[in-house]
Amino acid sequence: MKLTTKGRYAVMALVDLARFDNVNPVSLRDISLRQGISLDYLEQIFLKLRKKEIVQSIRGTQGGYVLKKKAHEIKLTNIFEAVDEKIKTVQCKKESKRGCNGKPTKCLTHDLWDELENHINSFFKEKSLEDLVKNNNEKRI
Amino acid sequence: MKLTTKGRYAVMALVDLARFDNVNPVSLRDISLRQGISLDYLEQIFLKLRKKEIVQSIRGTQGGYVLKKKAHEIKLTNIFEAVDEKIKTVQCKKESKRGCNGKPTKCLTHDLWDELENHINSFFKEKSLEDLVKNNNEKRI
DNA sequence: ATAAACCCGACTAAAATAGTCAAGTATCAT
DNA sequence: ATGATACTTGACTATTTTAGTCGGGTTTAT
Ligand code: FES
Ligand code: FES
Repeated sequence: MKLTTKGRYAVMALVDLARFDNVNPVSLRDISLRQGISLDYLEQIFLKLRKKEIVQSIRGTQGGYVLKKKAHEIKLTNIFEAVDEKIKTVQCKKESKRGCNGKPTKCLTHDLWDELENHINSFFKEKSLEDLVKNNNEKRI
Repeated sequence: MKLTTKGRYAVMALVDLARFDNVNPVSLRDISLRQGISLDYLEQIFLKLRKKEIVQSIRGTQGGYVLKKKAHEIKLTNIFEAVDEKIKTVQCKKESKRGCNGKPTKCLTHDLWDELENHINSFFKEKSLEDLVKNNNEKRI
């Protein structure tokens, strides 16, 4: 069970962005350099973040990205959802009555995995970008 | 972020085993049929469970596996550890001062991922095999 | 003896990940 | 105006991981 770079980088990049946000748009080039993430890869990620209206783009020289919502309104859940970093503890569909790989009924441990999924998601639901930035600034005092 | 079949099947198989355990050894063939998991794959999984002393094998006809510990002593953590289903929220080593892919320092969000990892592991630490079996029996009354 | 069961290492197809690459378009500074 | 900067988009790909399979053992009850 591992977190992919897509989710990790998305959050990393947004924390970086959020710290400089209120001044000027932040270019991906800067984020790339500061955080050591490939520029091309960041572009992919920000495309998704923009489509989900988490960030807004400003084109041209001196352009970049700014947050489209307040930092406290952006939860980790929203970020992960935007970049398709999803928690999957099972293979079977949630709605379906059938079990994994088409079995007629759900397995012995199905409820456990649901519970696990909720447990993990609850972590993402309560953390906001603002929390992360604050937390970070405190440590640098 | 997804749970792999190795971890999922290990728990599933052990719950199955635990339910029949006190009578006779349970053969992988039976588990395979009941749970719809490939026999060859189960053998791989049980090899690891045996090496970590979670189950004990009984060879020969009428053989199979039995739990080596009490069901309440076997936590999900132990099972996952045995089959190498590990939670990895980061790529960088825990001990090292350096960050991901050899960067000289840990990233902005490093603490967050540590926290996440702990949050997930706490779930695994508190659930025992006994809990799962009981929970299951209750629902079938 | 033989069948049921565990034991073990090696192999592999398919999927997912973590990017790269190429060819744009918009906007600002000068 | 024009170049440089920065976003936009789609396609492509190497590597790694996953989810097994396969083959050939050994042990033991009957
Ligand atoms: S996890 Fe899919 S049926 Fe149990
Ligand atoms: S997660 Fe590895 S350095 Fe932050």
